[in-house]
Amino acid sequence: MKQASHCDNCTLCQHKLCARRVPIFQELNQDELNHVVQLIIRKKYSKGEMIVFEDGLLDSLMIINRGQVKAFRDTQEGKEQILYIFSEGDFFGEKNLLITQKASYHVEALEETLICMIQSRDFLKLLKEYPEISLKIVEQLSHRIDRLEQMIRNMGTKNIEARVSAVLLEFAMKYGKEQSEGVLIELPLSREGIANYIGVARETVSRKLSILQEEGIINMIGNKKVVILDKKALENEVE
Amino acid sequence: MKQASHCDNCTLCQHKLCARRVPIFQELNQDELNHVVQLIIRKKYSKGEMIVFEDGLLDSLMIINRGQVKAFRDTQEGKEQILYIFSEGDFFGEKNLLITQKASYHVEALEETLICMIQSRDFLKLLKEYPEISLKIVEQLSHRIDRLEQMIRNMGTKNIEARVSAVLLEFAMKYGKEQSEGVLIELPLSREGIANYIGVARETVSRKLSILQEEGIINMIGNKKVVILDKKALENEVE
DNA sequence: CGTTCGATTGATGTCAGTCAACCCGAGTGG
DNA sequence: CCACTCGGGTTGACTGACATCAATCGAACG
Repeated sequence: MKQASHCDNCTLCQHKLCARRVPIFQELNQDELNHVVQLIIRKKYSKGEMIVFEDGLLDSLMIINRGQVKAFRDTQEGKEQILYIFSEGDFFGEKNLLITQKASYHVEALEETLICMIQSRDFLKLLKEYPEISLKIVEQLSHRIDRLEQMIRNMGTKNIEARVSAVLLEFAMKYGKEQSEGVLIELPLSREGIANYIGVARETVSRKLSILQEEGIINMIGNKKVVILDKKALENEVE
Repeated sequence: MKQASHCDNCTLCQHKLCARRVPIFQELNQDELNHVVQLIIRKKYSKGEMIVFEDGLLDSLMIINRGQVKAFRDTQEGKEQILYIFSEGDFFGEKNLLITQKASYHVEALEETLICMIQSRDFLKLLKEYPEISLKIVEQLSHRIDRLEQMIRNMGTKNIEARVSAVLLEFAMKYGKEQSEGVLIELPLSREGIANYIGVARETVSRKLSILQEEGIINMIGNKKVVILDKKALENEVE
């Protein structure tokens, strides 16, 4: 009874935390939040588990409570094109709120992940009741569009070192911890994952990272960690 | 007095048309629409004229009434990365509704273009009054995200013929006219434009189009028109 | 200690970018 | 009316960078 044992520390208060953590519910007061919390269904996924299949049905708004996931599609060549890394507080499935349609990408847990789900029809009722949530969603979608546009600009450039640098900077922003020597990054993706994120071969990622290390711009610690020693240099690379 | 002469046929009824044409105002009734129309400022741009500068201020929602524009950013290599072709009924500047920030791309008129503008602060008031507009915006933004995700998937593939094919199919969907031999497309972009759209060299676009013509899949008529003879073949190319 | 999976490094081939020449049609001006 | 020019498009030759294939390494884990 893993589910049960988990639920020992998954009290109502935890649920609230989940809802509170999400930007789109920020403006709600405690009562309203309680209302939201009642609609939430929680589910746990283990590393490598598929959460959503492209072309599968998806009729809920999915909010990451803990852990992280990757959203990806298959390219022609049979590789994955990773579109998003979603972490705590991020959500997906918003496309299916208004129109019932198939999911437009696969979603897979990168580690043990807790998902809070709200059925689309419930969520729509929420929106009717609290219109300010809509504005929050517009805001979040705008940010996502920003990111996608940035990503396209990146993939448009032929300069592969720039793409690798951009990814490092993105991860630094999202996962970086300031340290004396520089910013320490716990990489959410393997080399292959990074490759699939920026659309190159995994060997190329290896090579580019090695070069950056030789140049003294980064320092790799094992496979999963990187320290950015010279952030300026990376930024110059990107622009 | 170009402005004045233009306004001869730019009556209130025209304004309404402009508003009515836009998906986000679809649900409004006549009275509500009249309210919206009062807020609209119109402006005309000639071919090649810049409408918005990246890093410039943009404090209005911009709706295309007539004509079409390209939205683009500069890549590292000094080329343009075209992000969108906006046509009648499309809008941009929605990112600046909630947060005042700089525009994130240049926008340039591809032909003589009429723009309807609504100041962000006015538009926000509208949203408060007619919350259903928010939902429409969420819907539109979702579509845009779909397109961007599609585009990224496309740019992730190394197969350039697939990219060219995808663009042709996209244009066919948007601008295509059914004919006996196939779908006739009036290209909105030059070869260089197409190249900047899919992130390749302009010569490469030329070459790929020539190949597609040799294979009997398309038929080029001058530089500005293409007939798709074998749509299936293009679709196979893409997937 | 061995196995396995991911990462690295090296060698080779391929394909798109680049440079350059040329073409073509639309203006333009004599 | 024709010659010239100019911008965009096409075509060819060459080059270089990345993909691919293959071998090896190395760390994690049983």
